[in-house]
Amino acid sequence: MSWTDERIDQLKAMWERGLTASQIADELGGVSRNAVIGKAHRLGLQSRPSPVKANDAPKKASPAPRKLAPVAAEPEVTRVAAAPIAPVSAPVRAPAPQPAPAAPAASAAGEAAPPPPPRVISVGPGGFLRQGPGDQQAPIPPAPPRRLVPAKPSAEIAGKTSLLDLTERICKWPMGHPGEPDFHFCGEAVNPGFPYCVEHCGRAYQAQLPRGTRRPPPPLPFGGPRVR
DNA sequence: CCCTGATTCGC
DNA sequence: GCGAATCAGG
Repeated sequence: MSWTDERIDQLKAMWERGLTASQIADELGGVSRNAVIGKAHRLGLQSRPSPVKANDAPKKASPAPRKLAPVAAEPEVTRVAAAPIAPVSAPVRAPAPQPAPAAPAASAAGEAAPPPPPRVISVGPGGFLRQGPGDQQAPIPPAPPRRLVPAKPSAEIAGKTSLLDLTERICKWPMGHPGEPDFHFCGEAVNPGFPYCVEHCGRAYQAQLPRGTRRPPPPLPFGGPRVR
């Protein structure tokens, strides 16, 4: 898979909402956890408390030099821990509607990242993000179009039986998988009294044999023991 | 062991 | 730019 704009947007959204790289990789599909992390870093999405990088101590030399040219000891820019500037020491912030201060502060004094509150996020089938009660992402409704035009069915679905086409007398056997562009229903005439056509009734309903009855063995491929 | 993110570096 | 390999911590 490749990083399309859409997939990048999904990555950003999930990453910023605190999903783990593994979860994001699973939801996006076709990419590994490492790919997600790598992409996130390339996109500049950093921060996020990592289990391994909790400390701020500049312990160099030990961390995995692996074939790396020794970095010329550049003049250490002595950064004061906190910004020396403090004309106004009182950071009076506007009352943001943040429900609960989950983590005090993983962000060290260095990075100027807006504290992304780590939230418990679950991902529903299809990849949508379930929102908590206080999670209002402020969905700005787009400006309404001048007139609403009925969406035209995609080419893949043209002529297929869609969900809206289902009645009590057409077969509701699903064809394909939900979410796929060509997902539709069988649409054949129904077997009276059943939700499916005759063929799919055969798939949906298996004869219930009495207990103890031996099911006839499945046909063996060529080379099986001879049965007389 | 499992998990996590960070980092490096060959492609 | 991409991501596997690797590191390092929980």
